[in-house]
Amino acid sequence: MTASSFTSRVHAIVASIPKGRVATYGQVAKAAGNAKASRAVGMAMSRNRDPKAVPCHRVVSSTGALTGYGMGKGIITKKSILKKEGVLFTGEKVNLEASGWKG
DNA sequence: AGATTGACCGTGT
DNA sequence: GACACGGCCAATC
Repeated sequence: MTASSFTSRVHAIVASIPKGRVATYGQVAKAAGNAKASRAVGMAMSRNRDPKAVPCHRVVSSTGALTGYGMGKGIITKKSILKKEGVLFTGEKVNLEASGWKG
């Protein structure tokens, strides 16, 4: 772990997201200690070097829209993974009401 | 050390 | 419901 305290915390939180559920950047940011650091959370994912330790694909925007993900086909792959995890989708967005972190 | 970026969020129109 | 603006944070160049 060569990351700062904040990033380290974010990694742990994202890694603790149950399978079949998704957390919003704001939720993770708040859990990390700064509810307004949602942007920093996104960067922690972007520069994340441990995709297997940090399932960044389980993190979506507050509206449930999939954002980022620079692997495979990007959003397409991300959506595919979440769907396989059992996350419910509403069109192209995640159903936070059903598959939200604390649903 | 300074300025810019980035996978955001909330509010207003 | 969709588009535009400002604000906050941390990491990167």
